[in-house]
Amino acid sequence: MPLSGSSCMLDIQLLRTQPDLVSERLAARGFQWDRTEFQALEEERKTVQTRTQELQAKRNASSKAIGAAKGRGEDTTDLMAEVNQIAAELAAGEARVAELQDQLEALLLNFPNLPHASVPAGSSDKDNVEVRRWGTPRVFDFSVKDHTEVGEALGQLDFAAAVKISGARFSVLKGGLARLHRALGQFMLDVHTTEHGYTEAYVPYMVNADSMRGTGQLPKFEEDLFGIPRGDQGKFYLVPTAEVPLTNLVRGEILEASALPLRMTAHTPCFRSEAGSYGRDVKGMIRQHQFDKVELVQIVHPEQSYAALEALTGHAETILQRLELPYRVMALCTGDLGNGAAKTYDLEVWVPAQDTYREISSCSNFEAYQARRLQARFRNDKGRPELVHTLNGSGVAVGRALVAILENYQQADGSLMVPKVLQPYLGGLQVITRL
RNA sequence: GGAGAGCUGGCCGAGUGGUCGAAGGCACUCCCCUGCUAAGGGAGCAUAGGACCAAAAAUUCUAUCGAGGGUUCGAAUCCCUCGCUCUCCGCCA
Repeated sequence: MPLSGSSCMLDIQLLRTQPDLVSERLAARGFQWDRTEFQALEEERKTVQTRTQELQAKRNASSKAIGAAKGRGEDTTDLMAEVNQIAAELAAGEARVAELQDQLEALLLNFPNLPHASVPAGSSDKDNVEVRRWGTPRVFDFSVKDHTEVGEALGQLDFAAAVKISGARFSVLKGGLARLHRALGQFMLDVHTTEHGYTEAYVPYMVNADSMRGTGQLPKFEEDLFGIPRGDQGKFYLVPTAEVPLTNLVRGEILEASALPLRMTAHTPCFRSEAGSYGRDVKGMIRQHQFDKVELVQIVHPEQSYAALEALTGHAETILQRLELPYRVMALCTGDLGNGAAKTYDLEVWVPAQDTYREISSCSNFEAYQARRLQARFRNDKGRPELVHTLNGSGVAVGRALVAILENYQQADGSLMVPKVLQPYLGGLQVITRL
């Protein structure tokens, strides 16, 4: 079997022809690759594959000759003997090629994407660069409560009940807050579909392993996912983000250039095991096993992807602006970039009780990283299939938006103001009071 | 859950061991003819990987007929496992 492009997240031609460039860009995000091993594998692959293909050609020709001879009623003993002579070497060669390709694949599958040239250099989130800031944090004339206190005081946010039903990192919303939570998702979808040109989609919340591989969650991040065994049929995975089902819509497709860009959005629950986050955000709704999110996905022409990233980030910002929530836009540095991202902007919303900004959206351009795994292509000017670029971003995380509202819209008497844009979704309700 | 039938190129569809990467048709592209809105003729038209090349094109080799494995000198065709689709029955939001 040939080494398909999908087995590698980077263009293998690039690794062959410009290893120095690849090393340099990977080093920028703190990733070292084993060039010696790669080159050794490549060298052997080349000789063995070439030889094996020669043998295959020979076998095919002989087999054809046997067929023709039999058709004429001639004796084929000599021809058969000829083929049998190369049989052993051929079988060994085919096995070795498969083995080498598996090894190459294993080596390459965990490569992160190459960061775009415009990504600031750095090693951790401390080196992220603030791009812009919107809104002014409200000045409170009373001592601010954090979102858990506000919600619990309203009698509409119940962590104890969630622990009883499920366990830690879940929450139960009731009454006005549950309705506000629902309103947030509706509002976001409405804005994106009517103003930003996204097509709303309803998608599965459980997906197969191929889909998780396609967008890059597998094989490297299995421990972050919830898997559901299904007998001998492998397993389902609960989606950690609607990015997975939405982006996988184009897996294996060759799109007409005129179909681009594709803009899709979906409101789904997201499930994350949060392995390795022990002790972080243990209290409250910031980090949950289950949360809602409205996701934005774009499938675009490669030349358009950076313009699309700016636009998509703007679409997410619109939500925070309409909700009148102060935020800032951060350009992630090379060291803080997600595995598949070439460039990412995080939106961080103001959280008064923590006196800081917290991530509420992450907007990324994956360039061809996901497209290569997905084999998602379009027909270019020359009529040739070419990989698309994929982008996605939260537009925005519903749970964290609720956190931000609980804190930014709290009042001294313990009630909660309803953001103006959401009031129509709550039948005109302006204030949520104790249940 | 039970019984049965299927899965072939963008689409339809032929093909039950050999010269089949795949007839024929539709769609599409180019050319010719025709001048009246439709028809005729010709050619082309899958994807991926390798070799060659500075690169591209061309050429050439290999792989791919739901997926994976097996039998065979040779598999779309035979065998096994799995997935999916359809029909009937049962169940059900």
